[in-house]
Amino acid sequence: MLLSPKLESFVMHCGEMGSRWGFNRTVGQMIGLLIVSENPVSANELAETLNISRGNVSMGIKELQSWRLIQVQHIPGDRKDYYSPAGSIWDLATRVFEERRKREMDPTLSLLRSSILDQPANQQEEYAQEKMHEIHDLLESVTLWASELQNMSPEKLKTLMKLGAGVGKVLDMKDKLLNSNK
Amino acid sequence: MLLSPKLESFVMHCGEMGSRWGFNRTVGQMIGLLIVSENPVSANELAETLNISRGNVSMGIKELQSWRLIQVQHIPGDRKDYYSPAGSIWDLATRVFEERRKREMDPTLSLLRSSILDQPANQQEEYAQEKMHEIHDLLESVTLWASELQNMSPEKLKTLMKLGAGVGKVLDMKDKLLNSNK
DNA sequence: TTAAAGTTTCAGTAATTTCTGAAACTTTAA
DNA sequence: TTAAAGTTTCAGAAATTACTGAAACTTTAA
Repeated sequence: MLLSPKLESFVMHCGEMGSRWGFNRTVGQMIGLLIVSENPVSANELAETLNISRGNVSMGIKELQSWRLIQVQHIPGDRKDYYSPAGSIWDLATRVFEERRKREMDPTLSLLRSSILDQPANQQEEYAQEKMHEIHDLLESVTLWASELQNMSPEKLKTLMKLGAGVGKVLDMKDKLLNSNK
Repeated sequence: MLLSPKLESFVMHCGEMGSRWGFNRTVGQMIGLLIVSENPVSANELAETLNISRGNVSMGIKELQSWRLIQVQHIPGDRKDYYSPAGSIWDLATRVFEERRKREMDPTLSLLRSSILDQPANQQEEYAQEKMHEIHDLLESVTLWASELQNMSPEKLKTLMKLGAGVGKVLDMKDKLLNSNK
């Protein structure tokens, strides 16, 4: 598959950003390419287009599947696997967000949970324990919030985002209403 | 500085998670240690406690300063620099969040902005351009939303988080009010 | 002004992560 | 059942990133 310069620069950019987004260079390029491709792409095409080894593509596919970012498709009379993004851009963003939350917060949350269980043994631990508690509570709130947002309909979420800082005002409104009911 | 086993395991955990959070192992350990330390810590103490070289500590301090996660303190009659976290846990989390948003989204946003300016040159680019537009709009909304949330008082933000999926209901309420004003 | 204490820098080394290419394995059409 | 086409795996090579230790530099108390 031949890419126009503009597409190529987008795909390469995805490669460079890859590690910041949580994967490696070639995995970044792969998802970038799949997103801008109108038709599903086979593993061989990925390798040829990106100039990377077939083995590497295979690893990358596994990785993207573990992130739930791609889906396999079959073309009748063709036994190759063809890949395409698993859903809309919004869906992909949601998945990356969720998956990263799991990888970046859950392990710490569980360490802190068990660490907080027992009593601090001395002055040093007392202070530390306090801080750990704060981190724990923060992570827990964020986790809870994230999961609740995930369960909202995308439509509502988009409304909420558009509202921006306006939520502040809505919150005030709510308070007023509740108070006037007293 | 001698750490109790519990503190040590927390600090080492921060090291392991470091790369997921956006820095490297030793930088992770350093901020972990600073957070659980009641008193400011000197560069030498960091090196000794973590068993890493003095040079490495120096690099790490620079890195943490670029994230605005630590502050320097001086003790009268002592010319060493002492370091401590720059603010509460909440402040630190906010900074990491903001800094990562910058590093992970801004470069892509600016690439997409310029890429979208000119007309698609062919069928392939037409489809790709559409997708890039979707990504652009998503990133832009998130960026805007994030900056607005940052400007809300921490108190309000915490309320919002506690509200969780409840925001959905508040949004509905708002709609009803607006409609009844028509 | 000096020298001791403290700090920074950086070239080279070590550790880790990513990638290749070839071999093993699987599938299916004939 | 065979062999050609397609796919996966994995040991080692390459590239990247992190770290050390020593030397250069800076500060300040005497």
